[in-house]
Amino acid sequence: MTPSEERRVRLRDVAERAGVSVGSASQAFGRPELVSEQVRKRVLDAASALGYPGPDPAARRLRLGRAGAIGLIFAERLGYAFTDPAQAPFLRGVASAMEESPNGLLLIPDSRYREEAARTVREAAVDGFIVYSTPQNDPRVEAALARGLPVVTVDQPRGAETPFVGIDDRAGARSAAEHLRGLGHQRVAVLSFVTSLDPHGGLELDLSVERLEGYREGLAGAWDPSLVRACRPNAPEPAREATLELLGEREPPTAILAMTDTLAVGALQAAAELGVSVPAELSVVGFDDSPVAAHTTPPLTTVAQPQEEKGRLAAQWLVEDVERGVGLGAKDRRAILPTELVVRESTAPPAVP
Amino acid sequence: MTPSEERRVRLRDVAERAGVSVGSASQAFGRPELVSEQVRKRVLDAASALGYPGPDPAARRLRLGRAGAIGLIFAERLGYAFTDPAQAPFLRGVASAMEESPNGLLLIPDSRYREEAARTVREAAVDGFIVYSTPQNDPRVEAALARGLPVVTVDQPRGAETPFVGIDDRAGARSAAEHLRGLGHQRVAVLSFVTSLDPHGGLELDLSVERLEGYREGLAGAWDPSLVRACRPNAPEPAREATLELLGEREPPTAILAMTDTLAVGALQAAAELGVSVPAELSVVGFDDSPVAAHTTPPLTTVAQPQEEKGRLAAQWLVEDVERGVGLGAKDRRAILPTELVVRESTAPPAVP
DNA sequence: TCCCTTCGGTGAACCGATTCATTGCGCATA
DNA sequence: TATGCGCAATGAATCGGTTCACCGAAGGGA
Repeated sequence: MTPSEERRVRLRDVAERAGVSVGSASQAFGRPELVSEQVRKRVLDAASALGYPGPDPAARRLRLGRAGAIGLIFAERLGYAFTDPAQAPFLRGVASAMEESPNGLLLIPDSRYREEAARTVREAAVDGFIVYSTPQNDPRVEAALARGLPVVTVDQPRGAETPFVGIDDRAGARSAAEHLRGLGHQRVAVLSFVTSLDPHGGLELDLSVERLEGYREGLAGAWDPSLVRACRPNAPEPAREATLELLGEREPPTAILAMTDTLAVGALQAAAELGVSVPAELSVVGFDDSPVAAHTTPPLTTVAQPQEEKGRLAAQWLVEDVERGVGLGAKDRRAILPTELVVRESTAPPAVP
Repeated sequence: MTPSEERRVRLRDVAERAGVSVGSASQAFGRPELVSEQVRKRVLDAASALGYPGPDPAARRLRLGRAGAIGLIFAERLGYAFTDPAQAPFLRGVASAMEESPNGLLLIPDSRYREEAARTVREAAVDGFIVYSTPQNDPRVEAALARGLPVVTVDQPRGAETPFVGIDDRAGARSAAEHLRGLGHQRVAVLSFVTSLDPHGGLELDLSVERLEGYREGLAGAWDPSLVRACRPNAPEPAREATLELLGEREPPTAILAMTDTLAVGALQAAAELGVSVPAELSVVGFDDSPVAAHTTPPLTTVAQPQEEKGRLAAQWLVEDVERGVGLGAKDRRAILPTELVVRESTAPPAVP
């Protein structure tokens, strides 16, 4: 049935068989109102007789100058994006905004090799990029910027080079720390990605520095740099190990501020293993209010951020910029979305000794 | 700095400024070993002087005949894919396989309008499609098949038109039903997408028919068609409502077979609301072993299927077919991956009255 | 009868690269 | 000095469409 042996069928072949010019054949597909009913039918018949799959997208895209897709650059390896439950809502937001437009969403895989990863970005057939929570100096980000296409950045300000969507990480973190202080905690450990507040520590995410700073401000007098632990990657296991260590010390902390819910989950695991009761003996606060936070044991007190809204807004802005043909995007757009402390059952006043 | 006013810079302009032919300029980027060191430098300098963003992907793709991406067609609206926790592992599998190849992953949004959705598929710049758990007669699937590109189907056999990756839904469902029978349950309700076993009921997923059939086989004498409820869409809420209704009847079921974990979650919610204790008064079995299954209250007995492996395999096969230039894919490839009943704490023998 | 529209179709230019057969040059060998 | 060889650079052909200025024929009005 399908002539799979034949060479690929071109519009030209269809036109020839229908006895019309390529121009008319093209119209028959793209702007039916411009050709007579008769010609249209002849072309369509010829097409189906030849098994013509319709205009080649690559060619039409070249001519039209639009790729019909936007690229999404992630912080992490692509597989990881679907592992961290906190990322799903963001993706959902992006996806739902995309459904309004005729564009596709191209997920750009990372690679072990920096140069390889940048090449993928350079060669991606897209009209713009969303850069999501990606560290400074990431070669993919540089490659994306170099393309001169509209870009919207999420969660990582990098100056004002591009439109930006994010939250006030510092204020969010501060509210978490103040909550613990308010409960009376004096020895509070911090699970972070970094231990230093040096803003130029290299490939860091600003948000980790910002959150750390927020914790420091919120803890004020209770801030103790020696209780800060770096956990990498952002997964339960490193947090579990760090917490085991913290709880094994002579004078263990009475509370833990985890920079993400994922880290908080690790902390809860460690506490459970050691038979340390949460929140009676140890309070734990996360960040993100990811879907798991409500279902941990006990349910997690955490800082909620509007992930889905971030995704939706970023996609919406980007699509607008693409349609308007803006190079690199209207630079003055910035959105700082609100965070909210969600108090569940993982926090309580410290045990009186 | 960046000459944003200027017209788009073409390779031709770079060549001109460097005083070489376009051919050489192209080589300078694509195959540096073919030009002299000198020419290469001149070209690269000219490029950066002009702010040339590198070869236009659309053009190079046209010439090369490869789009550099594969398309993923989902059962549901795109946003939904990131809502159902059972889909994340599948995506993770696909994504991790993609990291091995230099291809991108194009998520193709669905649309409210059938014709619109099919158009997106027809115009997508991809080298092949993965069709994931999509009903019969879906216009997007037909459009994908019509493109004549390699396709790998997941979870929905549709004859042997394409390579296929799936599980034995019927056997998995049967094992769940037999588990309940083994515990002694006689009145077992079923939460399904469909209530009829008619295989040609229209836009149905084969898997729902298969699972339903598996339940019937496994329940044998305990099968009662009047206890089958259709829940749509696949979300907790419809299942919750159906369960409230079932539990309100004069002789309520002692167990529920839910066709997905997502439906099972709704059933658990309903039971909790009514103060019906699980598993003492009601047993619940899910399907998928999605990430939430281990964290429900109580943890859910369910049928585990290798979602991640399915994703990885589908992507791997597709990429192979694309590289080999196979039309529609090597038709003889089929993988039926194993399922496994995971018994947790949501099932127990029925209460003796 | 003649001119002016209108309608539909034509075909060449163009989108922006890659490729490859051909050409030209310089150097070494006879 | 003539011959041969190899390396680089050239430029035209090509990928597969879309668009638009132009043209011929048919129909209407004076």
